[in-house]
Amino acid sequence: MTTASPPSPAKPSFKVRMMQAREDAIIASVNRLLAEKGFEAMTVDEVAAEVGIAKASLYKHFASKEELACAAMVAAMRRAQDFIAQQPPQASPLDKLRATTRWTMALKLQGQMPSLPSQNSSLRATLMSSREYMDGLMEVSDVLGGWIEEAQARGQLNATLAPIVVLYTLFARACDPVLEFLRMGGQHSDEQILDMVMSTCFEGLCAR
Amino acid sequence: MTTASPPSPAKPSFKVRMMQAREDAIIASVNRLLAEKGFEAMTVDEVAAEVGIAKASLYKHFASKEELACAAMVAAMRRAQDFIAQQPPQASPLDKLRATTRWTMALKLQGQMPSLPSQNSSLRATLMSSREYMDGLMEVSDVLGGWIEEAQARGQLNATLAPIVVLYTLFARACDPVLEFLRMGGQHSDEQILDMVMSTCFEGLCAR
DNA sequence: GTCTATAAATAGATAGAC
DNA sequence: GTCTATCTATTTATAGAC
Repeated sequence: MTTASPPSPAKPSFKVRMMQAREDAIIASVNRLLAEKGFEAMTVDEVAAEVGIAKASLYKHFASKEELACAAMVAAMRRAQDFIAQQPPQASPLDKLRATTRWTMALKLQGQMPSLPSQNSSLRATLMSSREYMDGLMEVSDVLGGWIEEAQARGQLNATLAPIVVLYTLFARACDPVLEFLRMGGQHSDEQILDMVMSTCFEGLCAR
Repeated sequence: MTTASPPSPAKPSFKVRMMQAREDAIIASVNRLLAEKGFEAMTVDEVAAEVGIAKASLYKHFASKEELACAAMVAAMRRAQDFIAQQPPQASPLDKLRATTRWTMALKLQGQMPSLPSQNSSLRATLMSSREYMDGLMEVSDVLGGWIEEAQARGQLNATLAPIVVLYTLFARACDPVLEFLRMGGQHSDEQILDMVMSTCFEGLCAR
């Protein structure tokens, strides 16, 4: 790495910033397509067309379709980490869990939540071998897991449930088909839909 | 339809029964593959290989990959209708809803619940234009919807929830990723998993 | 209806000029 | 890095003999 450029925290060159911006545009498109139709149904041609560049150019940025999707998943994970980190420390753990869950569902409703690959998708292996993705997933799990145990200790969450079950249940809200079903019905606003699904998730279906 | 065969409720000929048995085998394979990897990732070659017949023979039974998958979905819907019809009339509506929900989740855990296609899959259009599928879906919705309203009237289900939200929430249990996540963990038996997810679904995550 | 062989279309990925 | 053009493999679907 011996170049003529100035030492470490240097302003990125115009060229580098252009490339970064293009990669961001690519990832945004991939993110949207992943949310709309899933990894298998998404084609690299579509991505290239939507971004407005040649397919061969895409492959200069990402080595494969799996890497492409993985980059989008990593970016999504980072957004989740950012949101979680911004939660006010004085808020109750349950409030933080509720806010995070609602945020993921809002993303899903807006068609911006990339859907997880099914069991034996080729993407699964790539994700699991991605340091960035797995690290992000683990940090998110750790933080949410901590909030869950705290909320159980305070009697806010059902303490008879294994924390892992609560964690998975909240994760699953990010791909809950109920959201799109209700939106297709056209009877409710997005906010109403979020309120209703939040209620079924935390309060349950049975009367209280 | 003027043939030499005896009038209406006649015993199907050997040939007809053979063909029916083969179609059943095909549908069973499709059902399994649909559950395992979804419509997009499933290939017709796989189906033919698993059934043990030539691909061309498959196309004598079903006109397209979509028709193939649709037939499996219709069969699955029929099984659901059968299960629902067998519920004891004296049981409470909530018990019938719980039994049906648990049954669908057990199927999912066993890898026998074909996963719904994503929004703009080519399968979606075929399903929506299938009289048999839509009729089945409507009947199931009507019966469950009736149970839901009854359970709300009796104070067993939260009456402030729109019945359609409850219905969709129960439907969504058939493709709940929490089931496979927990199974992958290997910490719980299938029965325990069903108990836990049933609890989060009906009782919610918050303490009672 | 079942098979082998093949068509026709599409997808992921790459070559090579600029 | 971006492009056009192309390769290779896969996939849906069909032809035609039996």
